[in-house]
Amino acid sequence: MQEKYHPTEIEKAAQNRWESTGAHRASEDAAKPKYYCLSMFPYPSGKLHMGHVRNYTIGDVLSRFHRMKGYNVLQPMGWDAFGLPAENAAMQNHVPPAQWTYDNIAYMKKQLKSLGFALDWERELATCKPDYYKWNQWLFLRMLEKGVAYKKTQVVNWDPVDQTVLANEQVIEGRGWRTGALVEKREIPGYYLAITKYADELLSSLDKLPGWPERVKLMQANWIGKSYGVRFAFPYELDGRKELLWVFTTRADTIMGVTFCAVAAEHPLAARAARDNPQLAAFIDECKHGSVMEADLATMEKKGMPTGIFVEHPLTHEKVEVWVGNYVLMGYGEGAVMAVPAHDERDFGFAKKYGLPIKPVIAIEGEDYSTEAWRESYADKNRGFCVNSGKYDGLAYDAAIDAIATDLKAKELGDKQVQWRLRDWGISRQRYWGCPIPIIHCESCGSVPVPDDQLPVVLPEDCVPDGSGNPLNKREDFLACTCPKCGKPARRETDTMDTFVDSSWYYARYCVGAGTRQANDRMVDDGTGYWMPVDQYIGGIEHAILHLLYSRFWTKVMRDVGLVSYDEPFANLLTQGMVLNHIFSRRTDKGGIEYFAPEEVDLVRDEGGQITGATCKADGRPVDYGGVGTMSKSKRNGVDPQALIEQYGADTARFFMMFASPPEQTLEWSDSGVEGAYRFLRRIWAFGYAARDAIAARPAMPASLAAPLADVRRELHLTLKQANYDLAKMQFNTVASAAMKMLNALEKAPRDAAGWDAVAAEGFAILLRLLAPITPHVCDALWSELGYGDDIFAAAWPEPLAAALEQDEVELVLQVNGKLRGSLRVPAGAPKADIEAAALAHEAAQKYMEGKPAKKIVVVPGRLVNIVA
RNA sequence: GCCGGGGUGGUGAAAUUGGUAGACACAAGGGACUUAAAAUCCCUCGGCCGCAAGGCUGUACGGGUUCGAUUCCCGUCCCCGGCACCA
Repeated sequence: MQEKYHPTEIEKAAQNRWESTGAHRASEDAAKPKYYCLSMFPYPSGKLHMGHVRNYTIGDVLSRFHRMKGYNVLQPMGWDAFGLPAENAAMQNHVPPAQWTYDNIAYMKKQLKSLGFALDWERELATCKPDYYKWNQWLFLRMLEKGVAYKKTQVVNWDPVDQTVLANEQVIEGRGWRTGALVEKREIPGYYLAITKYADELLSSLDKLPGWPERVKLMQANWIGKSYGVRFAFPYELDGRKELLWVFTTRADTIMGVTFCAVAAEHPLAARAARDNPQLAAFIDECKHGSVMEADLATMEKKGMPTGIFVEHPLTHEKVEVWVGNYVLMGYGEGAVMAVPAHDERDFGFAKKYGLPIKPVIAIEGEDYSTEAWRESYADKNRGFCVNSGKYDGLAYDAAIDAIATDLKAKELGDKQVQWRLRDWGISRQRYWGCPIPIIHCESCGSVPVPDDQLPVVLPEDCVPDGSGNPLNKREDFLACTCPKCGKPARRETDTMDTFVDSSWYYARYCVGAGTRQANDRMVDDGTGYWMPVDQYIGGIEHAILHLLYSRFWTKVMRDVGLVSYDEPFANLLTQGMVLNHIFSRRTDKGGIEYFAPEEVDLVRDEGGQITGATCKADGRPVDYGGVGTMSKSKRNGVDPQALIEQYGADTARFFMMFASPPEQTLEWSDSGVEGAYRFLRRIWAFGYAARDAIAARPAMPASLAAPLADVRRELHLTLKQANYDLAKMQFNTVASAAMKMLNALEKAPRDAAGWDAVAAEGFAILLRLLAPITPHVCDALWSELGYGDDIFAAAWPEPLAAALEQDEVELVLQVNGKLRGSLRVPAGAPKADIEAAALAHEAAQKYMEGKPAKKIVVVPGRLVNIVA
């Protein structure tokens, strides 16, 4: 055994052995309970970042822990390989996205291996390979057949200078990131997946996911956004025709307070009104500027213009003017809203700005609504009742809506309706590096699906995008084809699929067929497959809505197509917090934005040590400090874990990651603390080395131990008990600190006391097994060096012994009026009356009671006594 | 703006979900060992008062419930994530 801890050597040796014995290859075994542990697969951006290290360490700790607990564990890995960054890199370096991606995969795979993760590499997949994305295309065709996939127009960000569609990420404050040009909205055709058909089930089956965090389920429920309301119409006459202006509202009880209507700029009524109103036409044009992002739309200044068209209130028959409002969205509901300024903040602001009438129609019992108090009354729909509303006066929310909906229905001008916030999933992307949509455009037959036997539609891998649209449009060899229907020359669709499609089903692809390699004659296995669903899914909280919702949707579609028999893909979910770091940026001359890595700047701090700004090391000019934010390639604030691994080894990196913060919390990166983790691992090695002879002798535990040693042993087992509790909660930071406490206890145990060798041997065996999932290499090496066994991961998980935990006396905290005043020792299991008597007799109790009698005595067994005087 | 989460020493955090606030570490300061450095070991470490024993105060801020609140309730401020074309 080596005297010093040499992480590089022992890690290399352990990894080589695991690889040569196939230690992490998983195969079906009916004798053991299965544990499919899956971490979200990475986008191959170049090198691993700290978020990956955190994510995969959590997954590996869980995998190794379950393996020691006797489970048959599968932990696979793959690559979410299509995406925008590859195209950006191509523009910068003139390298095809495919080559860039494959190079990155090779490098990152090496990094993952050097971290010692127990991954089954034989099942590796990459979504940019035709044998994977073929099945995207195949299921898309099934969806077309079922009417789940369909075509309609979509609104996109358009850069008028580059003449290209921009991703939301490429729009910075309403301008194109490369050109600085004001972004415009543009309508183009695209394919949609009807996720709204599954809205009800996606919402209700959240209740069947007890292993998901409440916050994620709540976010999904709010995103799906089921609301009950009333859809109704305002009749009007225009160009001699009778028409209806449909709107939807969740607050039909305020219908008598309507003082105007507002329609989206894209609404047909707006277009009609603009025909002979150049001012309005100009305003509608102005509304086309800006991005399509929800956050931008919600925070922009509310503007409007009257159309001069009046509609008739369906109940009062009053004339109501129609306005065009930039805050009304064509994609939501009807693209038109009723406006009740008295009881809606947005309508209120709009009415104030343009001098429109405000008519309060809801009041709260006992409150004066002659002032603007009625605005408050709106907030709590359960307290208000109708006023100023004719026959509806006095009705509360539910009764008012019932009565109003009934009256509207009688006039055939509306009814109650369930409304979803969820919108259908637009999957068309005008980008090259993605899965081709399997459609052929024929002049006579229109859009024709590619027949199954012509799949996959293979993406050429040698294109280099230049920023001016999709390079596939210049690839005649890709474009030219024949129509499957009529056989005439035709053109291929060049749009590719949203990369969320790729990641919506990869979890099921790792385990198609028996054995370790994927079968290629089918997309996924049916419900008789061994591994699905995933037992534990781990990934960033940033995926709480989109990726997880799309995956749930995709699973349900696969079920309805008859591919699988399970309803939900992920039984348990752990959402890890993000790893954050400082962000530095600077405006470019063109109005774009340029980011700087933390190592490229010098920090400027105030007296309190707070960061106020920074300067660029290269040119000495100031850069803007943008606070902390998620580590991302685009913001250039990632930290490369490679240096960490090379200097200290994988175990130190893993231990530090687990120790620094609980998995679900955000982690603000700092370089300090890593040294401490390394020091701890050195101390473990040193203890093992010093105790090697005692442990190798396999000493038997004496029948009884003297006090100091019995205390050490009790502390070890107590700490183990707590650590096992924390592990079940997946709170790994306190498991790591438990390991540190154990080492502290072992180090301070008196070596000359009888039985020390037995306590040391037992305690160290507990410590090594507890720590093995977190720092597998060093624990594996010590376990075999000290003769505990050949393979620590084949050893049983440690459990605390009742005999070691036994205690005669317990210490209770003594409080007087809730303030800590002392402590008392009582026999374990002492009756309450004895504890009360002992507390009252205590010197400190006498002093702070100041002669007053005890009004009440609270005894919390095993914890405290509180005397209320 | 809307939805979700968070705010505890100089720093990361802990507190068995209403019961000793700051475990375990990092950083800092002091000391031991050493020719020296590294490594290692020991001590101090929320704030205020005090030589000390000890006392008061303290979990973003303001209220409330309770014998007892970091934990529960109401309000305010700040930070992080998501907002449908980043993944």
